[in-house]
This record gives sequence, structure tokens and C-alpha cells, in this order.
Amino acid sequence: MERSADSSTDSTTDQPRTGLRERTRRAVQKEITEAAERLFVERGYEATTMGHIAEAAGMSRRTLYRYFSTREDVVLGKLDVVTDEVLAALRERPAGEAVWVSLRHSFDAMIAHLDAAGSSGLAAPMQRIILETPGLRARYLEKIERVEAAAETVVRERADAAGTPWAVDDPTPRAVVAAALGCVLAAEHAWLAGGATETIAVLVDRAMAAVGPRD
Amino acid sequence: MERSADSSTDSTTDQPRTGLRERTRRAVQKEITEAAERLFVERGYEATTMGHIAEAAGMSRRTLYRYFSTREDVVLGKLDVVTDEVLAALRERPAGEAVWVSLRHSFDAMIAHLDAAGSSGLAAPMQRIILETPGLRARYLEKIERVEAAAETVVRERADAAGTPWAVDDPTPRAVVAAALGCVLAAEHAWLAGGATETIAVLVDRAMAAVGPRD
DNA sequence: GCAGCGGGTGGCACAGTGTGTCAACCGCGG
DNA sequence: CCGCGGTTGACACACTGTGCCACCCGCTGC
Repeated sequence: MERSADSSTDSTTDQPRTGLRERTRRAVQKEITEAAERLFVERGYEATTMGHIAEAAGMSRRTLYRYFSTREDVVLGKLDVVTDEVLAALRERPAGEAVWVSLRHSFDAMIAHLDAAGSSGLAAPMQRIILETPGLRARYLEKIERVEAAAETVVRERADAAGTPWAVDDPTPRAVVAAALGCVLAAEHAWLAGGATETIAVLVDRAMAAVGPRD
Repeated sequence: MERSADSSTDSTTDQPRTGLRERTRRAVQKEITEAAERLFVERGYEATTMGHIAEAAGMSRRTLYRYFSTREDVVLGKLDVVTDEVLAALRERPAGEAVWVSLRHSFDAMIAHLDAAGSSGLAAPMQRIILETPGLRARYLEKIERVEAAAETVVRERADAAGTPWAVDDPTPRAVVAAALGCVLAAEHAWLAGGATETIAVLVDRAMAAVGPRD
């Protein structure tokens, strides 16, 4: 009932007041992804069925589908957290800041996640699996595109607040955010082409310096 | 070669040397897509199964799969022709031309295809279906991303020929082509948002004027 | 305690996708 | 006339994702 939006007794514990139900769900999700990624890395993505994952996670196939509605979600589900952070960061940028600069700062969360993935042991092969499996790559791009759409509305709202709104059929705001996200993907590709050694941040900076909105 | 052997009767005006087998295959493919798009538009994409398409096209499900290995291919298959044209046009652009200008001209083939789709009643709703169905949108973006990769190599080769090559781990060339293709997608979205009335060309121009490489 | 109640779970069935396999067929040249 | 490569249709199969229902288990109010 009032469990969902309470925060009434959070004075003692400073950790976010996520309900117990939600926490156990997150824990199970984490167990599933860990078991699944082990299978993906050693047997390949296509060769690993939801039945295998369910068996490895110690649950029925039906229950597994209640945690991840799609096999692709098992791989890409955790990405939603990152994109949400990016969008939240974009919304909290100062209103007067240039859009290109706001976008660049918003990407810090994504960059940090990719850097962490590069250094961590198990997540690096997973990144390779995502980019080398056509179906996963397609879903990955679609998630990026959803970020693009959400970022566009943020940019439009900001222009509305500034008194210089864009027409609904003007492609400019979307083109700007699409170019920015294209810079991130370009940086990711260059990062992999270069052996994934240096940080992605410098590559994103270089890409976003070479391309940008015309003032 | 094969002309010398036979072709007894009417061999005066030979059509372009596509084999007969290939031509009949194209014709059947066209029939299938026409029947399928009719179903997609009136019943929706998700509600139309491969069985329905096979029945409407007058063939078995198994045979249909020999023409389109995926249901998404029934919708997106013809797109490969357009992207090939775009890449061919890009390769034939003069070497000294600015990259952004070359990209813009290369998109003419894609724009012409979309405009033709807009005027001939049936294909405009198809574009809307593509962009509004998650699975199709994902596959569509993946195809665009493949164009992006191919265009990047063209740009890199051109820079090599000009004596100013890019480092393999420099994201700049990919960022430029990604921004350009992002402009096309932004123009498509704006085109649909505005009721798909005006030509896309002016929208692409506006997007590519608002965004671009920094000189 | 006990009866309920509600959410998580598993089993089952089902439609649909995409693939392998095999027999039948058809056009064409020997 | 017979063969022969290519196409088709039919069946079987593994897998995905979903709906449905019975079950279990912790919790609450009586």
C-alpha cells in the first residue's frame, strides 16, 4: 500500500528506501545475469537457450521469463540503468548551458560504465558479444535510439523554456542529439579498434570536437 | 559467352544480362512484398504471421522462408538495394569534395526512394510501421549502422589517397558519417511528425545545415 | 490458532519463428 | 526417353514468448 512511496522512516538508514520486494528481485536478477553471462562466454550466445539459463539459475523457464521478458534482456537489461542516469544528468544540466556541452557532460555516466566494463574481468567479453551478435547489436542500437528520442524532448523543452521553441517538424534538435550519440558510438568503435586500452573519455572528446552543431 | 550457344529466336534486343532465374526470383519477391505490405498495413505487423503472408502470396510457409529468411526481411529486404546505391554514389563522388557535401549528395538515392514511397500511397505507412515497431526499428538501425561502417571506410580511403590518413583509433571519420546518417534519421522523424507532406530533401538539408564537422 | 489474501512459482499448453530433411515435381538438355 | 539440377511442399523439430491455472508460503486480521 503505502510501502511504495513512503520514505517515512528513512531517518536512521541513509540507504535509498527501496522496498524489500524490490531488493530481492534485484538480487535474483543479478544471480541470473551472472549465471547467464558465464554460459554466454563459454558456450556462445546463440547456443545458450533460456532453458539452459533457467537450469543454471535454479528456477523454471517460466519464472526466468518473469525476470527477463527476452533473452536479449538478460544481456542488455542492465543497460537501462545507465541510460536512465544519462537522461537524468541531462535534465539536471543548467538551463543556460550550450546543448552540446550539456550532452557531453551527460555522457559521463555511460563513459564510466564502459570504462568499468573494460577493466572488469567478465564484462569485457560480454561487450564483445553484444557488438558481434547481430540481434544483440540491433537491440543495443534501438536502446540508444530511445535515449535519442528522450534526449530530444529534453532539448525541445529547454528551448521552449528559453522562449525559442522548435517547430514539431524541424529535424534540428534530433539531429543534434543524434550526432552527439553518434560520437559516443564512434568513440566506442575507435576504442575497440585501438585495443580498448585508453579511456573512452578522450575519444568522446575528440569526436565531439570534430563534429557538432553549427552556431 | 552464353549468348553464342543458342538463343535461337528473338535475340535481337537482349535485356541487361541478368539471368532468367534471377529475374523470376525478383518478380516473386516483389509479389510477396506487395501482398505482405497490404496485410501489414491493414492488420498490423505483429498480427501478421508468416503463414498469413504465405497464404496471401499463394505458396507454402517453407517456400516463403526461402525468399525471406526472416519476417523482418520481408519489410526491410528492399532497403539493401537503396543502401547499396548510397554507398556506390559516395564512392563516385569527386575526391576533392568536402566530406559533408559528398555525404549529402550520396543520400539523394535514399531520399528519392522515400519520396517515391511517400507519393505512392502504400509505402508511406510502411515507413511508419518500421519506426514504430521495436523489432523492426532495431533491425533498421542495424542496417543503417552497417552503412555507417562502410561509409567510414570510404571516407578513410579518401583521406589516405589525399595523404592525410586518420589513425585507426581516431573516432573522427566515423563520428562524421554517424552525424550525417543521424541527420537523415532525424529528417525521417520530422517528416513523419509533420504528416509526411513535404519532401524529405528539405528536411535533410536543414538538419545537415544545423549539424556538421568542425573545420 | 486459523482462515483468508496476495504475490511468487512452476507446470502445462499454445501460437509462432526459423531450420533440417526428404520426397515429389518441373523444365531442359542429353 | 531418361536423367539432372533446382524449386517446391510437407513434416518434424528446437526454441521463443505468453496465457492460464494450481500451488505454496509469508503475512494479516479474526
